[in-house]
Amino acid sequence: MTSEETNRIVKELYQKVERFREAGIEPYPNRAQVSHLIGDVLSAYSEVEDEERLAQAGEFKLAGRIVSLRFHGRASFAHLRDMSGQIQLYFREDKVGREFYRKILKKMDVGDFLGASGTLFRTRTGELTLQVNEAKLLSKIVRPLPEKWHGLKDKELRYRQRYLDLIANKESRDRFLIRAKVVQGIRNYLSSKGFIEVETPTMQVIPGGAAAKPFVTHHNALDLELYLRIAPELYLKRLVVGGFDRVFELGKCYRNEGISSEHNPEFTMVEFYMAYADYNTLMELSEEMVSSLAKEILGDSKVPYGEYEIDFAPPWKRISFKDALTSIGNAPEEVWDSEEAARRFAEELEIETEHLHSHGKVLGEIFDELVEPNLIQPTFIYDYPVDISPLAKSKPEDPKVVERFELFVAGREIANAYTELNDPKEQRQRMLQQLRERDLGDEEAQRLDEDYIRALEYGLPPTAGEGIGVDRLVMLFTNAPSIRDVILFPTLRPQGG
RNA sequence: GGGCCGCUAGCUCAACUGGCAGAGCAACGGACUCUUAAUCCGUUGGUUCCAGGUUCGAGUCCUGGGCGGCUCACCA
Repeated sequence: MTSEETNRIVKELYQKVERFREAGIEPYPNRAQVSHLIGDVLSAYSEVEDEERLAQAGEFKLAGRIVSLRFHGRASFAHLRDMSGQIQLYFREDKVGREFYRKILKKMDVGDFLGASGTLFRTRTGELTLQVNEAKLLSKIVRPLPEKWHGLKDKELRYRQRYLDLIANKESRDRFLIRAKVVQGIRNYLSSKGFIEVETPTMQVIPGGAAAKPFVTHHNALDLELYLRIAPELYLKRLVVGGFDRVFELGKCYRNEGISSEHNPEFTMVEFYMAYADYNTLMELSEEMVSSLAKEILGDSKVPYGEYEIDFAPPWKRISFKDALTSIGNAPEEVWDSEEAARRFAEELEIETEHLHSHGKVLGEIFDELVEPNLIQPTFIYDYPVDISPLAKSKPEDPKVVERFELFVAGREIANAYTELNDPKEQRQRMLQQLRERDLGDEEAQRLDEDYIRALEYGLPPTAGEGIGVDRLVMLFTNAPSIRDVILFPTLRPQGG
């Protein structure tokens, strides 16, 4: 829908703009005067009943969008909304002047932006209201907003025109406000623990740090294929080599894979690396960070999610990958020791195993099928098979297993962490093994990154690192059924305009 | 990629078995000085997602396509 093919209502509103101009009223002035945020006024005076005190509080200059408008002859009510809240406005023709009342206010529409200055009082029903003395049109809407009572329900429109969703649907506004608090809370928490925030390339020559298909792009001047990062991991560990013992990066990653209610091609991850720590430290850190975020932001460690109530209060359940397979997945014990038994069992579950080129991968599939959906309350699954964890450090007592955990909540992976593999020789062998799997057709196998191995040769201290899917965490905090509900502009096919 | 469902006015939704495309809100004109889904009177508004087909007649049935949702597959 471009402005060329506008409908009748839009045309009428454009004409209204012209009539304002003809009357010498600028519908899009350059400046507004604001003395207070609406939310601040509400919190300061919502408890004050004394009319005299309200009147003596003085003049408030507020600005925002008109979200409702009720004319009653020579008096009118409206609600004005800014980011912090909304407040009722009361206009009287004898207060704001006949000129403004007749020529401007009466011609205004729900959705217009208005600057209003006046004093506080309470209406007969007790609502804190601004008695307007003076007002100014700040921006004229020329396209009607979604219906006031039912809001905007069409999911496609809500995603494509998120601004309308935000105007019309409070749940959506609240969700993204919570998202902002979660992001800020993560930054604050990690900073308070001595982590520094860094930025590493999102365009990489060798994409690494995860098993995923990358997006490809091209740099003209260098005539170079570049990949959008699938994870910042390998760069962050280079920084630990460089002496930044505690680093984190919070930002977008890109994976060229399917879209679903829990996958968006670009998504937000926070990764952090902590020298002289191991994966046990990070389990505690995760518990503390997420539970304190829930308490600070939502006021409770228990949060509703769909049909469940998730309790983030630590300690969280911990169970080894191997034990989870047998006790939660009811897989026979022999699958752990025998690749053949694992394949047989997987076939029974109708899992195709032909493309799975290692024992660990088969176990991973069995895990995804039988265990993951049952992990509702926060649960750490720890000690993963080495062949699906090419960047994690082996357990000294069992080289088939690495010191790695994943956090699951509501049947979904939220975080992935491990004690980092810092032996350069072993890392090279692991990457070479990944290359062989790539040759066998696994497009998501890791690539050999010689520069990364060289960095390890300069010495990576014992280090633990973790990545948390921020979008999925926000889904849990906001009871959102789809990742699209917590991403402002989710990836969609283009259509219409 | 498969299956199922959806797409009708700016928005939210109706329209029986194929028979004049409708309501509320919004918009436009008017009344109204404490309303809050304000109220009252009047008016206007349609490429029924697109392209074909069947039919005297298609929003409705058929074929193809588009976009979206859910789900399965894929995705450590």
